Amino acid sequence: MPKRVDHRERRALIADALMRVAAEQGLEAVSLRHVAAAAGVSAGMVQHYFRTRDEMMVFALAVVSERNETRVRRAIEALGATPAPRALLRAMLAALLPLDEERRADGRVALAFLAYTAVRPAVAAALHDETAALRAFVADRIAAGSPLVTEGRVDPERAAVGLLAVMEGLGIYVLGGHYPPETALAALDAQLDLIFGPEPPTRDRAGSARRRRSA
Amino acid sequence: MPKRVDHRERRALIADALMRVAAEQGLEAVSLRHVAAAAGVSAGMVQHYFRTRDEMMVFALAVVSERNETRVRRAIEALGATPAPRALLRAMLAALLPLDEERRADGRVALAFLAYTAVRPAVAAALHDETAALRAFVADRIAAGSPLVTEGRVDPERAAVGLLAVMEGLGIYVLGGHYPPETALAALDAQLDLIFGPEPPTRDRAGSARRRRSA
DNA sequence: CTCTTTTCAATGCACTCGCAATGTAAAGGC
DNA sequence: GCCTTTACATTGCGAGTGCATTGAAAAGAG
Repeated sequence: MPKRVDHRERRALIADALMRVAAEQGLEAVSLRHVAAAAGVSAGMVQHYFRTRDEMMVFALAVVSERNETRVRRAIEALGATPAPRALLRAMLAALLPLDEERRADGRVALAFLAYTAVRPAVAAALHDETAALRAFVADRIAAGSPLVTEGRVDPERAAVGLLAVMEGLGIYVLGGHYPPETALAALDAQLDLIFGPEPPTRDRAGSARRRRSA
Repeated sequence: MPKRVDHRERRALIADALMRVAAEQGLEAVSLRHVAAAAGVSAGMVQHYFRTRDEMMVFALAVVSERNETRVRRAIEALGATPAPRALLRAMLAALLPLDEERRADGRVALAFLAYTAVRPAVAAALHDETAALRAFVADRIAAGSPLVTEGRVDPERAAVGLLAVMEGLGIYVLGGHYPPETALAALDAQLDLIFGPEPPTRDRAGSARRRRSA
């Protein structure tokens, strides 16, 4: 059955194996043979769908950000139509945090890629637009939803930069095992409190009302 | 002149070369031979002072955190005796941000190590205490210096977690070339504004008064 | 049928890796 | 004087790497 195969499917299969290897043993362990073994295929097949290792890496990087995009979209859709800006941001950022094992694995890969691209600036350029768009979106939601903005006490652009940095930093700490997921979520809520002002007393989530120790 | 050599000095020399290699080509390019070449010595000598590659890595990691410690100490000392909590935190966190080329190089190495330890949990344990101590210190300074804490609008523990996460995240973004140093500093100041309340009008730095575009 | 294209598998090559083993030369200890 | 210890340098081995090459088998196209 050689002729008729779905390239995207094969590449996805291989990328999946790559992610497993990278998550378990680090990016430096990602070799043609290891990935092939993890995928249960021959090394020749991997080479057939990715002519070079770098090509495989770039594809895997795209898979990671695509997965995150999907997570964010689903989290937002789960909120229904026209969610409040704060709730929307919370759902979005929480979706990007490595709070379960699946996202932890992806996060490890993303972290490895971060270090990888820090040395290959050409590959990193694609991420710039992504971050810029994300920041603009966050800034817009902050401007639309925070009363502190109209009071002039919060600058949406800087708050957006800070909020995304908090998310990124919390992700790092959780991945490193410094904080448990609850602490990261609590810190995220605290940050939203700072930006949006104290939560009006709603009866939905625990929010930031109850205090827990954080280490 | 074989007998009398300073081991610490030699190891520092080698670690220095390791840092250069890691900063320029990534941690995966750190091999006995590369490091030896960068240090201008033979591979045998490297092997003499570090019996295994992992031993060399661990030492280099210690060098990185020691450098950061030195930077923080100097930045704080430059503030004179009994600095205000907010100024102290600003100086400390700014010292940890990759704002010049030297710190950028160190930051790249630290980032690579982050990904490295994410796969070797045993090595990461040492970093936990460091982070915990740092967080406790930051929380203490926030509790001592922020009027919002006594008003109950800021929880020092969570604010400390958030503040450190902001620093970490900003560092990542700056390293990735997403933000220029000024934007990172502005975001850091904005975060301090959120935690400590609006700055009383002092005539020292630009602080957060002037607005600039951020991307 | 033949011919071509696609899909995979296997092999080999040149290279790098960590690390052990070995050798050599210099500085004390005696 | 010798002898041990330290401080390197050199070499080599087995393993692993990316990648090019080769080949084979299957499915249309004509």
